[in-house]
Amino acid sequence: MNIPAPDVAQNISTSEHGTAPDRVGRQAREAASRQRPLRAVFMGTPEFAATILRRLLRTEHIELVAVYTQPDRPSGRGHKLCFSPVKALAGEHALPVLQPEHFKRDPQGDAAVAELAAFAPDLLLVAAYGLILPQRVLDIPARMPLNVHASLLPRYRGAAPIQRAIMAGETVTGVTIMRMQAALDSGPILMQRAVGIGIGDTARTLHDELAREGAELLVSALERLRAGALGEIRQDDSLASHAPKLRKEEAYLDLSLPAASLHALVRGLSPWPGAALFLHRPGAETLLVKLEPGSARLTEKQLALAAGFAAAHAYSDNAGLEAGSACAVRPGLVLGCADDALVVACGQGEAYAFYGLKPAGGKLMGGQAFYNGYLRDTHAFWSSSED
RNA sequence: CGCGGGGUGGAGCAGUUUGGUAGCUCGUCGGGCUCAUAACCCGAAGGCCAGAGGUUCAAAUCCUCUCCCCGCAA
Repeated sequence: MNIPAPDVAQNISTSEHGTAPDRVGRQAREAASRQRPLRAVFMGTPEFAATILRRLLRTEHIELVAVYTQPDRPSGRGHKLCFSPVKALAGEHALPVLQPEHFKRDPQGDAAVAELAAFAPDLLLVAAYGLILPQRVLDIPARMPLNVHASLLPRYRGAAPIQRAIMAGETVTGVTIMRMQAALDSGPILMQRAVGIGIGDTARTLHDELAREGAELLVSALERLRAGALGEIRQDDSLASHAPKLRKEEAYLDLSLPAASLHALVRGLSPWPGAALFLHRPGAETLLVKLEPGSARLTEKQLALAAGFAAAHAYSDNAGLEAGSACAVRPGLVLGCADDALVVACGQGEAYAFYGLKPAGGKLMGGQAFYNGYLRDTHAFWSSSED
């Protein structure tokens, strides 16, 4: 969902009209760099970083001399030792892989720093590495350390920019290439590109798209760097916002919110940690259920349908009240089921349609299937707490 | 040997504690009814209860092992 947006970098050009001696000197440097590829060290860990590394592997004039990624850690069911997507990719291409624990000031960190310096890189290309890089590491590359960040900086600095943007109901976000500084995501912006957020986008789909866009934008930035045409603009710290890592507690939905807010949360929390609710049933155990959003096309349809449901319910439940009074349906009540979605009352007299429900220990299922199995005759209601 | 949940007709579940003719909500098929609803009413088909072994007069249910799915944790 790429939308036309101003390419900030075009407004950040260096002075294109330097004096004659400058121009001669620059041309000489450019000629030299055209013959010699830039030596780059890549640092990244998850799939987002792997997508960018994949793109760099087929980029001319960039010589990847080493790949840094987080150490292998026991994870997954059974706690088997797993390695990162970046390591897997680097391995396929026979690149040297280094996995230092950290770069702190101790014997171990000092060794890691020395090892990195030995690669004599021109560039450090960093994307979701998972380690804070101290200044002495950022000082190593001859040209500069570059970072790919999945937001329109200075907004959404931090670990979870993609999810936070969706959860906040944003309709536009983007990717930024910046020159790294020691403070978190605060370096000067080199290039930036906006990407629209669709009503059906989840953290996963947007993640994939931003990774692809980020990779392309990084390649553009590298081309400009080689051409000596890469300008930069300082971040306006007064516009900065933070996107901290998601906490598990944030997964529980507050059903007193209106449907649009709930939908933004469900999408931003998908696939991890997954929006969660408790289902209370008379005479049965309380059930923890995770929610997944439906497709974009269905979503628009369902939001309309849910609104209709709420209106109908308000009418029948409030028959004794005067017309036009606020809907008295308690948020969390199950209103019904339609088109494979489970319709539940939420805030402001609205209703929200659940498409994908995954009971604890069970598999993901549609609204109708869930209704058939778990709701039957009971007067059940949903809430964010276990009791 | 990290912890836990689950595998029951096409779908989703109950039943397992306290062994004793396999049930519910749907779907499917046939018939009926309705201006209409997540429609409704009547009838039918469809299951060696994941697999193997054991205990028992009798096992979906108790014991042992195997396979597959899912969550936590990272």
